[in-house]
This record gives sequence, structure tokens and C-alpha cells, in this order.
Amino acid sequence: MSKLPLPKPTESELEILQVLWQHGPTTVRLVNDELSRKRDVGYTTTLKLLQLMLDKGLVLRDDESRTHVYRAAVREEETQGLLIDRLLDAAFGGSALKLVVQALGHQRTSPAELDQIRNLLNDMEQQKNAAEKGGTDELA
Amino acid sequence: MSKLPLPKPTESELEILQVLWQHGPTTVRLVNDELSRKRDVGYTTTLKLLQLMLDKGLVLRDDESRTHVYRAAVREEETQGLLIDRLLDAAFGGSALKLVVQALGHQRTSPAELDQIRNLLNDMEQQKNAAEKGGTDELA
DNA sequence: AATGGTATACGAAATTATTCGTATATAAAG
DNA sequence: CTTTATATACGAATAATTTCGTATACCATT
Repeated sequence: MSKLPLPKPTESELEILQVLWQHGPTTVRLVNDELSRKRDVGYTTTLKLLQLMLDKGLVLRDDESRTHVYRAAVREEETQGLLIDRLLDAAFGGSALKLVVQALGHQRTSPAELDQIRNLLNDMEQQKNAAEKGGTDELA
Repeated sequence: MSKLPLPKPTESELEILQVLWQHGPTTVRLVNDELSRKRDVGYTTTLKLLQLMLDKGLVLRDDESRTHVYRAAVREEETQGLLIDRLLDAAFGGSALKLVVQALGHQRTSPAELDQIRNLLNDMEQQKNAAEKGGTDELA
């Protein structure tokens, strides 16, 4: 069981991971095209980044054919959780509440989204109650 | 009224800002002592960082007496909002919902905090309703 | 006035992250 | 077979961040 320390992606690496998460396995060309939609970036820059990410274990690649195909080696939710933790510690003194308040208060969040969050809260509450009653406190 | 672009603090700068937010105006010595509680850092390193932050406009200082006193020039909530925006864009595709779900799901959040979040949602709902009744339908 | 403790200023090394040029290989089209 | 388009590898410049050494000034105590 070698649980890797899970490398922390940089800002640029995150941009790329987002493309990979969204598109699934893709070529350098496509990743670069996607990045180019937002800002100016050279092809070899993207290539180099992907190679570095491969070294770090952030992505995997299939180099069967001449045109290599890259895919994310880290899961989206896992990475997001990591970043949340970091931000929580770095700027919110560890308080998830403060963070949520900022996220909801600062951004314009749609009513539908607010509803979904409300449901999430209810679910969490229910789970807690169930655990208290049921007794098998093996948590989720 | 020159609205500065609001400089983005680096990781180290954030650490310092947190100390300043928590303690109010303080000396370099005290900031360094606080940082040293978590990791190993030289006095002049902290000093230099504060001087750079002064240049960037992240902090202000009172240099009346020989021992200078620094204080945050940016407000905590404002900075947090900035960072949330960045993270939202960098890792969550702009979805505040996803971010909140991760924050609540990934961290163990106390029931009291959950209640507070629930209240926040209610408040936001009320504000929305009030706005609807008021009639000035400026955007959704 | 000499000593010891503590302060700031500042140059610059060390580290990390980002960007790109150039060499070279491969495949397809003419 | 030659040309053209496109691919990867890789060295290295640039930039951003972090760290610290050293010079120097100030203040108190002796």
C-alpha cells in the first residue's frame, strides 16, 4: 500500500488537469488548443508541462502511437479536496464555515444551486441522526 | 478614488497576513515568533517579506519608533473572496456549488457550523424574496 | 566609551515555476 | 525520393518566490 503523498499541482498544471478531466484522454494538441482559448500559450510549452506532470505522476500517457495520449492520474474530487484543505489552512484559519460563507456570499449563486446545498445539508443531518440511532458508528 | 487591482498575495504572504489579521498591528519580531511556531524561518526572512509586502501595498507600517509596527492593508474578507474566486476558476470550473460540497463533505464540520450555514441560506433566500416583491427586477 | 542585544536595509543566492527555441524523428502527399 | 506538416525530447532562458548573510544603526548597561 504505497499511498503517495499526492503531489500538489501548480496553477498551470491545474489548468491542464481541468482540460483532461473535462475531455478525458486527449492529445497535447487538443490540450493546447483548449488552453489557447483563454490565453496565449505555445505548443511546446504545453508539451513540456505535460511531460513534467508525467514525471510528477499527475498524468499518465499512452505512447503506443506517435501522437501520445495523456490522461489525468489524479481524480478531480480528490484534487479539489486537497486544494480546499490548503486554502482552508492558508487563508481561513481552518474554518470551513468562513469559507462557505465567503463562497456563497461573494459569488452570485443561483437559486437552484442554493437548493442543492440545502439538500446536502439535510442529507448530512440525516446521516448524523441515523448514526446516532443505529449505533453502528462506522461513519461514512 | 484609485481602486487598486488588489495584489494577489503569495502563500508566504498569506501566512503573514493571517498573523496580522489575528493580532492587529504588530512588530516583525512577533510575526516571526508566530510563524516559527509552525515552521523554521529566519528573522530576516520575515523582515524581508514584510518589506516586500509594504512595496506591494499589502501592509502598512508605522516607523515612528525604531521598532516598526506593521498592519494589514487589505481586509480579511476581501482577500478571502479574492482567493475563493481564484480557486473557483482554477479548479472548480466556476461552480460555487461544487466548491461548497467539497468543503462540507471533505471536512468534518460541526453541527453548530452546519446550523450557521443553514441560517445563511435562509437569509439569502429572504433577501431574494424581498427583492422580488420590491419589484426592481434587476437581473436574476 | 566600550559591549551586547536587537533593529532595519539591502544584495544576492537558492528554489520553483513558466516559457520557448532548436534538434530531430515520423508520416503522408506529391 | 523529396517536401511539408506535425510529433516528441530536451536544454536552457526568464520570471517569480523564498531565504538568508552581512553591514550598519540605535539603545541600554556597564
